[in-house]
Amino acid sequence: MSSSNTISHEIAAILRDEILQQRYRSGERFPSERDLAARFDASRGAVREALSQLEQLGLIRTQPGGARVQSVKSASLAVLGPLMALGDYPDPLLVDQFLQTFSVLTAMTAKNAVVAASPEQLIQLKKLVAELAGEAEDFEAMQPHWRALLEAMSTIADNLVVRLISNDLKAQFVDQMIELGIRPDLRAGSIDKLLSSLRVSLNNQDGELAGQAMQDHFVELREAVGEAIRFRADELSIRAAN
Amino acid sequence: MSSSNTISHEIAAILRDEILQQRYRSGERFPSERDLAARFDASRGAVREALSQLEQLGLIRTQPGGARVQSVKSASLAVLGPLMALGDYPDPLLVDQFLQTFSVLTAMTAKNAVVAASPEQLIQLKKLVAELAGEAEDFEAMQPHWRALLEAMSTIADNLVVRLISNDLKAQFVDQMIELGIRPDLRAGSIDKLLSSLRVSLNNQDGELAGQAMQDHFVELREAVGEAIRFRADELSIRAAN
DNA sequence: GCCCTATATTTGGTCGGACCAATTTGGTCT
DNA sequence: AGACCAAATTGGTCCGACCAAATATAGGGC
Repeated sequence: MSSSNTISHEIAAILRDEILQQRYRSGERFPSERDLAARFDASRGAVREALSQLEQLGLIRTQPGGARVQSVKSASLAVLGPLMALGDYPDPLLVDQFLQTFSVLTAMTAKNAVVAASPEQLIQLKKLVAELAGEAEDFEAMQPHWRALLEAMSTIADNLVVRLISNDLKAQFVDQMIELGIRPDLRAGSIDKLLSSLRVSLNNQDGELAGQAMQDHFVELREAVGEAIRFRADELSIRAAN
Repeated sequence: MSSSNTISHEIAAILRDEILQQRYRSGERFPSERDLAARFDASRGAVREALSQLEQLGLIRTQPGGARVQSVKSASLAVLGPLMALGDYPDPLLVDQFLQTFSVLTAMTAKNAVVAASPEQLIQLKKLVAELAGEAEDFEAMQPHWRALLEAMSTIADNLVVRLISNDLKAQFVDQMIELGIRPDLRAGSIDKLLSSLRVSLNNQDGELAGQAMQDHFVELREAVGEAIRFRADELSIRAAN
């Protein structure tokens, strides 16, 4: 039995989503442990474990007299994944904020990796860029290669802080988009431009160029993803009207 | 009784630090709940709650047969604060990584804030910059003003993702440095240069300039902090030798 | 000695009940 | 309306019990 199937995890996930959907006002007292145990037909021990998890996420603060709901704004980054997974499609503004933030971190990582790479690592990166180029026509098929390239850069740059951030950013974000039927339509040549710049940056070990190429790519990706979400939202509301 | 004084929180903090100090190898089985209950002279329920917290941090994975330790590299960003608080002074490399990461996020926030600010908000920011200028001679005294400026920019830029990251980055980092006796010695004129650029950026609503000013400032801050940590480390080892 | 299988033991998951400290609520008085 | 107090509620913790799943051990075969 995987630990994510325990009663306490299920309870925590349900309550987490209720908080993220703002069913409770910030500062409000949360239902009591005894009430939650009755609601979920579980023991108070399981409820307490679930509340421990929510507290670690910064979503509640437990104290005698009753837990209090905290503002989502003061929560841990780990709530971002579930926040974006709410509903049929994610909030476009939140997605854009995610992409913008991810882009500056990715640009920094690319820059540092290109500067720090050994000759062997440069060869490895070039190889990964070439593999990515081989799938550049198909957005979905190129994702594993894109992830491999980012992972290699992250390893070479070796910044633990960015690594920890990425863990919580759920860099499988794109997979989630694809599952939800959101497919960004990048302009022709956009990936080619990125790959071309990356190749030059690797040949010259030019970190600035690598970083700038990443940032430019994400500017386009942000637009494309925003359009795709709006398109998907329209699809879903038309379907709902029928 | 504040919730942070509960037995389960104390147990979780001790175990968290042991994991962060690599007392256990990644993948290794963690001590059993019954053993931990005996070790801490507590009930198994309290231990379970502590383990729930550690799992939420991504430090362990609980499953029947025994919890397994996870690599710190795959943990949640929320472990960064405790990681930097280990020992008499933090790892200089980790601090530098933190500052570098924080600087790109701060630059992005400053840029977005200056671009997005209403006329009233621009006036507010200018006022905060002026207040910061009034304390620029004293690194410690200027921290509340610095924080107020960053907070205002963060509010104006209104990027939830960066907000969540900052929550976990423990932006009280500087306070922690001061407590540990680490005092960065910024070059004369460094703050003046930053403030001057910020004023121009606000007058012209020039986001790029604001972002660049922040980045430049952090380049200097990184150097100064690194020196200060090395100085402090030397102090402590001389003291230990006596 | 190595591998496989069966069994025993250990471990996590959960339950219910008990008790105490801290907080909240409701009633009374001024 | 505000202050105060008692009662009720709530979190914090403990204990013992039981079951499912994983791990360790023993025995047999090659």
